[in-house]
Amino acid sequence: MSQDVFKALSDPTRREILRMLRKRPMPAGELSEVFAMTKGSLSHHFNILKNAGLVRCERRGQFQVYSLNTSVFEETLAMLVDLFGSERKRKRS
Amino acid sequence: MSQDVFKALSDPTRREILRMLRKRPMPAGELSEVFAMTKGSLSHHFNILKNAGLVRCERRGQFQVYSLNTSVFEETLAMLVDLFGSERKRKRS
DNA sequence: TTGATAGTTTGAATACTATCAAACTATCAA
DNA sequence: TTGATAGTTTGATAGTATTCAAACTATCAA
Repeated sequence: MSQDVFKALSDPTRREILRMLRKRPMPAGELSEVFAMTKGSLSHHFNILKNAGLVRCERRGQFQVYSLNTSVFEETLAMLVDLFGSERKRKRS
Repeated sequence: MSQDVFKALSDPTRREILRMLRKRPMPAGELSEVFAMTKGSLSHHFNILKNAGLVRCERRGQFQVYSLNTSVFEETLAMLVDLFGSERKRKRS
């Protein structure tokens, strides 16, 4: 539920969704206007992003408004750093 | 060839390979010892990491020695930052 | 209520990925 | 050469992802 972040980021559509949400929270419909894809397919992507903790979703009347969950951003950064070990704790042989 | 980084990072085996290479460059065989997987399967993962630019590979005698390509690390960080827009250039409406 | 709008969920088709076993290539050592 | 070791590539299979169309749920407005 939290380690699937890279999986969630591995799809171009989902990355573009994040880039759009970067500007401001948006309802599902507005997001789906810019993708050549059915609303059902987009909803599927929203779910994956939500399960990865990358976005949150809040109902406002008829609208489901999606927004970035920036706190997970830091965790994702930390995971990347862990993969590459950028803190240089390399012991010289 | 360079945007497939997230795809490459989306697999747990490949992330573990990166974590191991973090310590030091290693030949394919040594890496494949710690995975419950054939050498062929590992080789497949090496290819994906190589195509994403995350690792490099150099022959030393009979050995193919893999190592981290840390320069791509920075690019990957930049891509993450791009996705989340952490530079706060948010214009207050 | 009913109808319209906004979105999700389901079921099926298609495409992609991970894996294995087996065949293959490359280097070294005799 | 030949044999042994190290690794890659290939072909097949099983599992996973993406997508669509269609059915469904929820809210609003009359």
